[in-house]
Amino acid sequence: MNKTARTRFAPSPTGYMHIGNLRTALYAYLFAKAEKGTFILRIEDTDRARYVADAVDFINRTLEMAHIIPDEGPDAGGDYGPYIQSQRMDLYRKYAEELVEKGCAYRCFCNPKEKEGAEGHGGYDRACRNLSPEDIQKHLENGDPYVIRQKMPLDGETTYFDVLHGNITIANEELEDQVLLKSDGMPTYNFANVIDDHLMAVTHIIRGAEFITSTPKHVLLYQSFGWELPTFIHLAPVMGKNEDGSTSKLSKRHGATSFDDLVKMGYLPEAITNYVALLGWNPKSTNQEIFSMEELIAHFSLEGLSKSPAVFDYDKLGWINGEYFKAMEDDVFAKLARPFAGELPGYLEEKWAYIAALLKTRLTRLDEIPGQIAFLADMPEFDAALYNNKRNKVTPEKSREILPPVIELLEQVPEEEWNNDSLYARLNAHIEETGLKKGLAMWPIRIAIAGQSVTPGGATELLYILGKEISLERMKKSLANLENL
RNA sequence: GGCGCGUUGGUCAAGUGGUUAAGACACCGCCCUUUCACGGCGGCUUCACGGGUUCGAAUCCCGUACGCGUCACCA
Repeated sequence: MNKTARTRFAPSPTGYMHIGNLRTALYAYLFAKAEKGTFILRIEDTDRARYVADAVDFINRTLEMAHIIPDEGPDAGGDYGPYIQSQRMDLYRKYAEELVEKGCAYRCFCNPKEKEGAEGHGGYDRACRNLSPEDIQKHLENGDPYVIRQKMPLDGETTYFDVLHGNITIANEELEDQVLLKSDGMPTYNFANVIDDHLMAVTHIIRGAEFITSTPKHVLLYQSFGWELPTFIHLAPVMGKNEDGSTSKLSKRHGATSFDDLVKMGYLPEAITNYVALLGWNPKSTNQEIFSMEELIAHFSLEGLSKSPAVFDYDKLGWINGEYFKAMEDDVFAKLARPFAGELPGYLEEKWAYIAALLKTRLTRLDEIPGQIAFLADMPEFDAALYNNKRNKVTPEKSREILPPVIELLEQVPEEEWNNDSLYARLNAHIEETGLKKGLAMWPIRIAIAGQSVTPGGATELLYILGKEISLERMKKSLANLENL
């Protein structure tokens, strides 16, 4: 008896995919797929003032990147189209007229948009409910603009069931006679939504919690038409953390909040999707946190959805992103990371694969790369205090003793043997000969050629990357600085 | 303000009347180690508050507080 699930994602084309919207799309998609059902993309472009050119393309591209692929939609096609609301105008008018016929809605002339200045919420009274046919006819003949309003019951209450929140009841007197059809002929969200969800046979409406209190209006509409109610699931919002520790709905001031922004910062689309899935949902049966899309689908169920708001945590996203990096093959990662490194001098370009392998386990996102490798191209000025290291008992003085023989040794190394293994072996032999501790010898070398305390890779790895000439040049200069202290 | 929804550690969260209240991120410490990182081990901090119901409550009920949402010809 169960119908196959049909869910939809219904964004308005703003040219911006907020992470909260992406999550809504994800859940609708995961649920549909988990139920072997259908996921629909519908564009809600009924607000002409807010329309952004190319926004539909943008939405398609974003969903594709996130691997949230509509089964039906403007591009995918389907039997319930068109999937763009502005192309469904006739439908809305027809159904609005039908409601007027039924006495469930009425033409309202008292607050047409052209007449700004009407005070209060809507600036209408319910007088137009009782306009005589003659009055209406006169207005129409005059060409007076009007809207069609839903005729709300004046008493009683409306209850609907939400999967997450249970029964939700609102007194009907709380409900305004909301506009169904605007004076420009466009439907409002609250109307088009109901029409389309019904016509497109949507079974589960998964959307943000901001619609909880307007859903009774939708329910009344369904009832007026005599249509079967879909199942409602209202998702808790995604919050951002404010500087003072409080939280509020995730917005620009919290940093990057669109899928696009995050990708630009070097978070992998897969990692973003993975993280976002966990933000307000958890798989009951496992503690696993790294999921492919297939695994998400396999584990997804409505029971795992959380009804309380979740705070977006960049740290956790970064961790998940790092896990994805670590799981990648070195060469794949190197290729992916390269654009983030910017222009590189030839000797670094040649060794990019090697550098990338070192970076792979140290990153939270790709745009950290320039900061991590800047010292390779340009030796930073640095303070001799960097030579201090407690664990290895290194000091600037000690370094001044250690460096000269090491420089001498390195100068003997033939160019063709200037690689990590060979350098490590040679230095190790020297260390054993002189009875130094490994850490004690390696530390000053690394500092002398890097000029900073934390580097991707140890001493010999950096020697290899920089090459013989630059390494020795840097070491000599650093040693000279030490001697001039 | 009316109405609605929510409240387990700094964050994500498991938990549905009896648990030492899982796990993860972050943070701290230790180990490993040519730095950092990776990896391993350990620690820290929680049931918003007040009343009930019950032998027993994070779990059920009622208040309070706080947060969020909504009250558009925006979605």
